[in-house]
Amino acid sequence: MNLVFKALAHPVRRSIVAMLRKGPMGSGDIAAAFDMAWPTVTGHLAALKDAGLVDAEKEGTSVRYRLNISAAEEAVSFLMELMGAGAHAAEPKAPPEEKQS
Amino acid sequence: MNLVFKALAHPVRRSIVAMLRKGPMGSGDIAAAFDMAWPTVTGHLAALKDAGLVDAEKEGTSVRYRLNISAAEEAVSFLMELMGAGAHAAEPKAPPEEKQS
DNA sequence: CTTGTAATTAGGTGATTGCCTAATTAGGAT
DNA sequence: ATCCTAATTAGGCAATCACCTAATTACAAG
Repeated sequence: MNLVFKALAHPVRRSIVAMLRKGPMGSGDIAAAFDMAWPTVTGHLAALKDAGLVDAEKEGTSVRYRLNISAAEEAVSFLMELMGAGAHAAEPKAPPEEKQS
Repeated sequence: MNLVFKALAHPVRRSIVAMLRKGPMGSGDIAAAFDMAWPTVTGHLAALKDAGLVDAEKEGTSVRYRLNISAAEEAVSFLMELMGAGAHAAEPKAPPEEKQS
């Protein structure tokens, strides 16, 4: 979960994730969408892959990245429980689990 | 949203937020819950306040911190839209679920 | 084998983070 | 005023981050 939040704490990486929402993309196409050097984008993709938010698949000479939402589930649960805490002032629910992603 | 994800990208800050889920707490009680110097915790609280996730309210000589979930709503929306993109992503084991009640 | 293209790794730099101790501010009590 | 406690700010240090350019790997085609 740590790596997931960390990965999403950067606008470029959130943007990449949003792009992949519409379907898988090659590394080059992703890099071309940003006004920064390709290796920088590669770094962002590596961060997303580390977090488990994307999977990379080699396809000939290019690499196809696709979204993997399952890594985000823990993060969603965390936030949903937060929201639940707003509805009721004090609710003894499941204890907060601290797991590393 | 940036600051929210950034703030939640640290286990101590997530833990603080989880603690505040049960109700407001004083700075000292929060600091006492961690095995680190008080000023370090103050820094984490400042990060959470910057993100809008907590509000601080002076109460005599102490300071009471309280959860503010509204700052997390954008982050939740972002993640929920991600989950909605499951149809285009790698096929997870579970079928794509819509927003649950 | 040579060349071209796709993508990553290597390496460097300035900014930021996370932690600490020491100093400071703010109130309440003596 | 003086002192004590609560909390923050100041300042320093090692580690990480985000970005760049240059070098390298991987693969496909001529």
